[in-house]
Amino acid sequence: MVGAVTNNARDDDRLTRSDWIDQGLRTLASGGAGALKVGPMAEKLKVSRGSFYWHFADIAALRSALLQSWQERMTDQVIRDVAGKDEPDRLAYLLKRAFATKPRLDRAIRTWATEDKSVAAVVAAVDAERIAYIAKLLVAAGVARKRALARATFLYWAYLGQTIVMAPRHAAIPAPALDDIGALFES
Amino acid sequence: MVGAVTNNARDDDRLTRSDWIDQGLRTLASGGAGALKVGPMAEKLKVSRGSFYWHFADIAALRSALLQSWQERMTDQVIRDVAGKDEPDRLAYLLKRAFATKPRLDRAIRTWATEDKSVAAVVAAVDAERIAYIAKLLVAAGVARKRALARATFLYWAYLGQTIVMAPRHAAIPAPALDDIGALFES
DNA sequence: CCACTACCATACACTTCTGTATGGACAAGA
DNA sequence: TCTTGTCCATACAGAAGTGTATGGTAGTGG
Repeated sequence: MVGAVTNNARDDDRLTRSDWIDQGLRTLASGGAGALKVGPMAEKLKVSRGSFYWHFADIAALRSALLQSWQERMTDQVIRDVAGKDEPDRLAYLLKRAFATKPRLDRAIRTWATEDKSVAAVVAAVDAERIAYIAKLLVAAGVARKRALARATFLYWAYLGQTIVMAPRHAAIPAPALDDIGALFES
Repeated sequence: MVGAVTNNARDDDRLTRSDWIDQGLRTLASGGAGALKVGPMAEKLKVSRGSFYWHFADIAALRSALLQSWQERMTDQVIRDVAGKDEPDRLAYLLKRAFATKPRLDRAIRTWATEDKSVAAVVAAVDAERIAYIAKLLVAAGVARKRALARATFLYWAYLGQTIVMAPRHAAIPAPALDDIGALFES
């Protein structure tokens, strides 16, 4: 362990940069980008604002870190997950999985993107990658290549729409009905 | 005109309460709910903050007025519009119309709803009304009643999802492809 | 012409946030 | 034990936002 940073076995009261990022993501999910204030967050972590300014230069630095963290976990997580399934079941699995999560963080990030161009760029990149992947699944399921992209886009929109409406959970679609819809798109 | 309020022929420099609401909606669309500050808005309207506090008690009053204004214009506008069309074309018309608007304001309101419960209630009411209407159209087009609600929900989600992604207009679905998808849902 | 109302500007007190500067606590290594 | 690095508290200066109080201006009816 020569030259290794002594970072194991956290002392349990001192915080790390990652702790602040986690708190930032929670704050983002619950209160939106406008709630990313140093004071309130420090209060929740039961430290003073001095802690924040030790780990980050300013609030812009935290925002960047949050955005990057979200992108990394969104870019491949779902795709990797689905890749473990058998080919014929992938689309159905993707539908059921995607429409079962409660993505308050995603909602906050997309809202944030409407106010910040750099955020919008990251979100657009993630969207494009996911849509392309869904189109690939559709083609594998037998849909004509020309129709696949439009249908994939539509499916993805539905996923996004659900993430927004889901807050009042008033409108979940039951699993059998999702099968019905999934079958529609594979014709 | 006895007892009538002398409100015609605006003096062109003095503002009315409605002017402030319009500015509020613009601000909401461009900067989100967090940008609803009295100072910056007064600056854009080229008046002082004193003007605002004459027309409104406080910022909460403006927020209420904005929410009510949005609800009124959203609740029936689209439905009335579609009602003028012939029965068999309504769904196709609805799709093409809904997926052709650029709804920055809607996006901001829905984001706002994640941070404010009273806003969420209004948005949920609007959503429920619209979904019920779409389901009615589907039934009229021949879809079994049991499947209609789930499909309508799914269609509406897609509409919402598009309103979010649409900012970078990178992913519009061409009209013929929408016809293809619309046909899917009528089977 | 006078008074009255509608609308706005300005100034004030207050709160909340930001970022900096400085020093203290505490564990680990020499 | 003495020092060093890491992490945090506190105190400060300043910006920005809120709401109030008070006075000014310009039309309009009597």
